[in-house]
Amino acid sequence: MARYSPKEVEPKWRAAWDEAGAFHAETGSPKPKYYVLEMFPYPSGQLHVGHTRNYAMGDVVARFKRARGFNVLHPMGWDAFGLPAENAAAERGVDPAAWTWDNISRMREELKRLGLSIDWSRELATCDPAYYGRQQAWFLKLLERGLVYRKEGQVNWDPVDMTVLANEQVIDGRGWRSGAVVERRKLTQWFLRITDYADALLDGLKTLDRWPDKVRLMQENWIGRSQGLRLTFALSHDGPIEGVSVYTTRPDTLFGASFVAIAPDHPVAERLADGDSAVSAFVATARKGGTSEAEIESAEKLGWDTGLKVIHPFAPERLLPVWIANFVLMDYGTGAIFGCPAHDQRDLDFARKYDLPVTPVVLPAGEDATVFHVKQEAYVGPGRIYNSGFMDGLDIEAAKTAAVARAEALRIGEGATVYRLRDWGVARQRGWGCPIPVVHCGDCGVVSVPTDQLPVRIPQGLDFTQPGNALARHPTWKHVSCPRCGGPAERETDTLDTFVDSSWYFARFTDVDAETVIDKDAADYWLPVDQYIGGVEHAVLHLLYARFVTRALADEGMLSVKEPFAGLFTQGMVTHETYRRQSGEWLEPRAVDVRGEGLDRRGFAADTDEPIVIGDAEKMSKSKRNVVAPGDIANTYGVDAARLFVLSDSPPERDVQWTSGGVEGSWRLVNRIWAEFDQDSGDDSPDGIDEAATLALRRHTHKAIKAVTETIEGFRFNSAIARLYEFVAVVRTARSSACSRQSRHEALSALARLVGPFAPHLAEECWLRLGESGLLATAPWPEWDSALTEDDEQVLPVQINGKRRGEVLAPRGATSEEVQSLVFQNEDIVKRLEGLTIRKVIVVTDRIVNIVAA
RNA sequence: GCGGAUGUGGCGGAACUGGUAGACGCACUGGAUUUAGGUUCCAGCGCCGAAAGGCGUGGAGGUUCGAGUCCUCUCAUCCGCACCA
Repeated sequence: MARYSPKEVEPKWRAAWDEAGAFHAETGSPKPKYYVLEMFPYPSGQLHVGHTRNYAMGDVVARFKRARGFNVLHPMGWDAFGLPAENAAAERGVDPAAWTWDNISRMREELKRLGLSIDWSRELATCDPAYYGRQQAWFLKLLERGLVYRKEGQVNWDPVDMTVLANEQVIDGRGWRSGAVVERRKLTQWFLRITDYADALLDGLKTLDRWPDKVRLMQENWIGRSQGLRLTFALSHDGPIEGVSVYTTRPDTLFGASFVAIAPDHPVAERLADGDSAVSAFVATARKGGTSEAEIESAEKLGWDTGLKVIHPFAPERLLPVWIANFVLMDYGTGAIFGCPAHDQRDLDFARKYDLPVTPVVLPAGEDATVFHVKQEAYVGPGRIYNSGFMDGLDIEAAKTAAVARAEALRIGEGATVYRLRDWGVARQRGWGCPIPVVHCGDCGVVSVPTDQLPVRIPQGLDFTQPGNALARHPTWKHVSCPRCGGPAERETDTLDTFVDSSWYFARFTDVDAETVIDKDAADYWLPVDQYIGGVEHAVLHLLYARFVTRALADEGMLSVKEPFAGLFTQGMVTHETYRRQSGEWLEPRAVDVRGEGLDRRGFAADTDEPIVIGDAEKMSKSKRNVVAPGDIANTYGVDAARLFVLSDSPPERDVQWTSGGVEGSWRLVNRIWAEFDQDSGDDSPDGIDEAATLALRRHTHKAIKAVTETIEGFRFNSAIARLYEFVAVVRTARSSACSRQSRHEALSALARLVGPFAPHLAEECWLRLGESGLLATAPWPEWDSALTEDDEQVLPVQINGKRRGEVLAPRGATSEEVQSLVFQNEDIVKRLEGLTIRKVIVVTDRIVNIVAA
């Protein structure tokens, strides 16, 4: 018996699949379609184990569905624009395009080595003019429809990457890539009107029943729809302004108002600051923060009394002061609020600091209106409205309705829906990206590049050695004549956010060679993606943008689906322990020798034998050197063992910790499986067939088929692999009994096919050894016979007062009476019951018996 | 602060609608083969206990014949949002 040799076996089968075109997806096939997609990678040039896990999951699904008779589309592409290429260009003087394409070809080879069942004829790269040119085409369509606009506004500026970021890309006040503290700047920017789709995107979430609740919730919160009242407070006397418009979700507390506050960026504040150095000094202080860490931590409320007074809309005799306050945000609602300190904690903090009145208007049940007070904690619970004129006695909801109605009747406000979601700023000041295909003309303004002149290509020879936008610095590229008037004009030098590139690639995959942006027939056939797989880190960013663009393109008539991804699965990361010398230097796993277990587990440097600090398992990263290269693993154990391991140790949605022991376990499984095939299956025993053993083997086979099928369908790959371990053990044991030749063949044939999605090369080799014709990759999935998945007899545990005290062997489906008679014939149990009075006997068919006795 | 998730052996984790807790893997222990083995095979492995038995799914209550699973409270960890009016 030869040891299984992945080095020889694996390449052989990859070539065979290629040659047979086994993974070619035929658009329009009458078979039911199934589109499985993993989030496409950035071509960094190096595959890591995280990729291996992500793509192995998709491949399990793809291979399984193919075997189940589906016409499967499983494509691969490259999210190829982005800063790393510019950084490489700056550091090494290479051309970003050359660098990127080079990485792509390297990574393609590494990915192919994983044995993924991908239709490589559909490969695409976002940096290919054939792709981004079509992106420019639909961008212009959206521009025509008013979904793209330019606006001067406050933007998030990443001082390290020297570019603008969308709100979604600012995390804890820092750039999502660079980690640098983001600054606020005023710039003219390109926006996509995603807010037009806020309701649609929110409502659409309800239809995504195969998405994780967590992701839907995150998107829901991100969109942040709220219902309230927009209301204008009129100025009490003539002044520099007419009034202040505020937004509130608590119009029921209007009678508790004791001040109006506006944001430091509010036009009124800016007007007042203009020419008043004291005001402008305050505005500058208040505005400073919002992003810096210190500012976020100290939530100190700052205010400035403008001296202006506004009239309470429902009680004109009352005047409220207008303050400028740092806790009011310009970009939410109207940038102004009314303060009701009794029922809002922030307003209360502010009121206490500046000694403003606190008037409760919501009375909690059981409190006495004459003594109820709000001290340091605002009351935000339910209750009855009081101190509130026409709203007195109403509950909160009724009062809200009444307040809105009154405001509308007085023509000073109206019910309003407000969103947290802002429009998507898509322009980036970068050279290595999809150019925004417009021209600025002094006479005609912004002019679209005519369709027949697309794609607007990135020019050769950009200079990336200086920070900032290389495209803008190019000596000639931007100088063109206006497509409309022919006069001198300049190209737009901003490029599109790379999230635009990834917001429609799944549609392009349905026909990568389409002359149009998207081939409608192909898209209608394949979309939506049935199963999308990727990291949770894209829960809001990519997944929200892709949903938006899909709807926008659908409204443009390019697509029929409204939601791109019918099923979503968010997989966990691959982590590894971290190792550090006493000096603080990080060590690679291979440079560390780990001994002992539990609390005595210690690490030593392989070179000096000095003690090493073993840190927690963390996401693999270059900086901590806790990285294991998939290539190295494949060289040692083969890719099948690596695929098995990344899926076996943890449920797919959770992180998995890479351990060398773990892969070795998978490698043992590979060999154990092979050992079952690598021998003469032989003839039936001359002494006759053991019918009982044969039946037992067949039952195990059918149970295994059922269990593996159901666990794959439920995305419980770790459990599926556990069932494989068990089944191999059964098959091995059966070798020593006289099972029929036929039953052995049935078992092995099933085993090979069940292994197929996880360890496809091994499975093919087994299939060949079994003498089956054709590729296992295109063979049908085994079926199970439900008559064989359940035993005729089973052991029923017998409990006395809920504690297990024995067991009986009962036929399947035995009635309560039958089971009870067996139980009371059982000596052990009878002995246990001596001296006790039986109160009740519960028999759960085929499950358990519980005797209640005292 | 708001919202959400998760707590099970030395470790990763199983357990479908409440029904034998700890499948499967790792680590470990003993044995066999080989003895160059860090190979392979067999067995053991939640805790206490010699055993009988008892105790065990973060903690405290509760519902139930029966709870890892359901309910209430609580603690811890992780994630998302964060002065959102």
